Amino acid sequence: MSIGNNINWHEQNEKGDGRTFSIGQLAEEFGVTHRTIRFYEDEGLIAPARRGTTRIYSHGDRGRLALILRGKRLGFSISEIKEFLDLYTVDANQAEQMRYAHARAQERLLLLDQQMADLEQTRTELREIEQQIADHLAKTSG
Amino acid sequence: MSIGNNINWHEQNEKGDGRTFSIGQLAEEFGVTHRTIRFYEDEGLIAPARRGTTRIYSHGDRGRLALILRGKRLGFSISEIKEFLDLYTVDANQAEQMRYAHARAQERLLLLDQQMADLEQTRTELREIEQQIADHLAKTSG
DNA sequence: CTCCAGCTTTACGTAAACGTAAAGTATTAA
DNA sequence: TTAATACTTTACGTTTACGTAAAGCTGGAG
Repeated sequence: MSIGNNINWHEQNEKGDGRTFSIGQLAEEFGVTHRTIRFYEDEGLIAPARRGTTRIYSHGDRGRLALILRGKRLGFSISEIKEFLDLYTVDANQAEQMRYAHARAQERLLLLDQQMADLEQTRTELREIEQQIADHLAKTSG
Repeated sequence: MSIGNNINWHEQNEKGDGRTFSIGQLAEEFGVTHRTIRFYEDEGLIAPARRGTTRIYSHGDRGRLALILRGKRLGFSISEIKEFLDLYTVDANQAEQMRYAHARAQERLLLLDQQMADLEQTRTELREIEQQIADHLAKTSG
């Protein structure tokens, strides 16, 4: 009972049935700090369950965190990401709310198209620059 | 000589041959403040000529500002944009510098591809959400 | 029982990207 | 000459997104 078979609470949680995660597990998996994840909770972006005071993250929470971090990579602010996440969780409320959500979603799509165009142009230009550098290197050293 | 034909210095600059711009003109055109443009100058992103103390922006300067703002829309930091701009202005220096620039350009391209993938997935998901909302609205009110 | 690992809250600190107010200069209109 | 407009520098203020102690709780190992 005490030779290698015993695992502490955290490890148990880590192995277990794999339905929940600790803050440390998510922090390591996504390459952020505990502080960052708690900050997102303070800002209302995520709301994990608790066992006593300890935060317990579900697979859904993990998915939300992934969405938050993707939003960050795209340059969105916390409040923008919050709005965005709200779009993901529109559960058949009032029609009025849905119309609002629909309008916001369309706005977001327009912004994404703009960002997409920016990105494509940036990439094209960078490819050209890269090509020029490669040409120059070939010419100089060849 | 003073009835409608006279134009002040700024207007002259505005009409003129169109080769230069004032800070105000660029600020209005791009929807940013003077402060913002001066801040970019402080950070070494742009370096307009001077007539006395007044900043005179060339078409090249205007292009740089456009690139800076596009970088901002893509979520890049000032220092990242500075690196990026440096890639645009690689004038046949040493081969060593060019090899470095080439490596950095390739890193940047990888990041852009990542961002592109993020954007595409985001847009796809948002389109699905939008469709669901539209369906629900049609079903409810139809 | 002691210790450690991992969690918790509270709270002040900080870097980035400007905002904003103050006070002065330069050009043109009236 | 006075006023208006657009520019300038200097410098402190603000928001965002966390970083970083400090101090304490908790469950299992030794």
